[in-house]
Amino acid sequence: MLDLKFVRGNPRVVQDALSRRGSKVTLSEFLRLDEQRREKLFVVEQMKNRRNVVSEEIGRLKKTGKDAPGMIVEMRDLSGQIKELDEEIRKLEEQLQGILLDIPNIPHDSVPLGDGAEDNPVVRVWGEPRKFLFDPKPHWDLGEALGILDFERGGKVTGARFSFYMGYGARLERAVISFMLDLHTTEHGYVEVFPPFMVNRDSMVGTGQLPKFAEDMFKIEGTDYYLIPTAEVPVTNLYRNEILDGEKLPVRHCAYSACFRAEAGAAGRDTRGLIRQHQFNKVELVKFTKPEESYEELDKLTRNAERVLQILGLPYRVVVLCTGDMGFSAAKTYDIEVWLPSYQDYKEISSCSNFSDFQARRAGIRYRNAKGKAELVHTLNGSGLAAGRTVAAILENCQESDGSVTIPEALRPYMGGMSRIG
RNA sequence: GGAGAGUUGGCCGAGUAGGUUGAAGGCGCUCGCCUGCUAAGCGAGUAUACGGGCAUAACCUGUAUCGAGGGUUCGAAUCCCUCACUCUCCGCCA
Repeated sequence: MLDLKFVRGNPRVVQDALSRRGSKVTLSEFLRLDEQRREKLFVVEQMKNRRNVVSEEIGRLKKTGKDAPGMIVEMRDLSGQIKELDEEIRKLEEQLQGILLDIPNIPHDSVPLGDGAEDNPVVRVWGEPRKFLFDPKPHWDLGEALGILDFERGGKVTGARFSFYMGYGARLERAVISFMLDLHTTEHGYVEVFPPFMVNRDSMVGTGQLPKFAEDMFKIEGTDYYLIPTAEVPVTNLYRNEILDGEKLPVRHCAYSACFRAEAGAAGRDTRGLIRQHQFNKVELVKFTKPEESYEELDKLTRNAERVLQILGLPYRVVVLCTGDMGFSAAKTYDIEVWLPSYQDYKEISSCSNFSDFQARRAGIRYRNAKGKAELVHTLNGSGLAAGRTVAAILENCQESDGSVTIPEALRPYMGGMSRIG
């Protein structure tokens, strides 16, 4: 959410930013409602002031044994008017809030202009895609042949885009998660959190998933609870409506969670394998920083996520999302894309964003600055990494001509010392 | 699921026969004084949001906020209703 006063004072800047993003929101209606609200607010506050003054006077008179029937009648009438005006203002504020909640964040100045994914500049490339001397298999074929992935039964038991990991497959998924958590907690200074996998509506609004993207997630019928699409939601909302100690910033958390996404509008995309499931596992990195440090921290966070791929020896590249491809809440985003032989392309495995004060304003997350003033923090997060896609990348990039898979060195301790599957 | 207790400012904690209580007191914090150093002591200050004035500063001023929402009243932290959360006991349960 943007600052109301900023939008009011800089409508051109905001409108420009919106159009750069390809957003259709127009501000004229918003500005008109805002004007109306302030006019009514001014009137009603004057009325309330009079009520306060007169009521106090009535109290004083009663104390001295006098009565004031005229004043009481007048105030009864005034209170009725106040109630009506308050209601009108409440409705205006509801409308204003609705619009404000639907306005995306303003891209940072360093974000390149562009319309979509094809305009995202590559920032850096690490490693080199392996040249296979045989015909490499996609991970879904490999996984089924090795008996470690079962997509068919996932479909039977639940439905499309659900799957079972079996035997060493299940263990590999668990190994990847443990390895990543251990790396981030011991080498990168993140404090581990194990969050709830369901959150209430306020939390979803806090990080920007609601009200705009309700169709993207699963809601638990008969409750106010939603399945989380990422651990970003519970972990960022950990400190909702709190004031953090400025000395403790940046606060860094990492969290494993299952993630649930409806994938509305993704019909026909990535239909095979682990790439796009309704439920997947992810280790998330979340940071709360001072405003002046957030872009530096975004850089570090991105490199923390990259480190996972470097240690696993998986080739990847980093792109910066252009204005037209960024998510709703982000001010700047780097995507890390891992090489997938089956796609003959790089595929997103992590998305690292700085949300500036956009989520912090929605969620009321502040810190006390050096002057003792409460100020909004900046929030950041990134996958560190998506476990399912990491397993897919390992299977495909580390496969051998006989259909077996060599386990990356760093994961072997988590696999009981095994060096290959199959 | 049943019964009871609670929810006040950064923290702790007063405040119910409704009326200068945005809210005593303490702690913490900031600034100053004092002081070989530290501690202690002394003095002052210390919420947020939204309006208006004003340069979108400082500052002045108004309104709102004592878990949330609604009601009663000229007036509610104080009375009534609904909801949420926390704690205790019972039941159930991994």
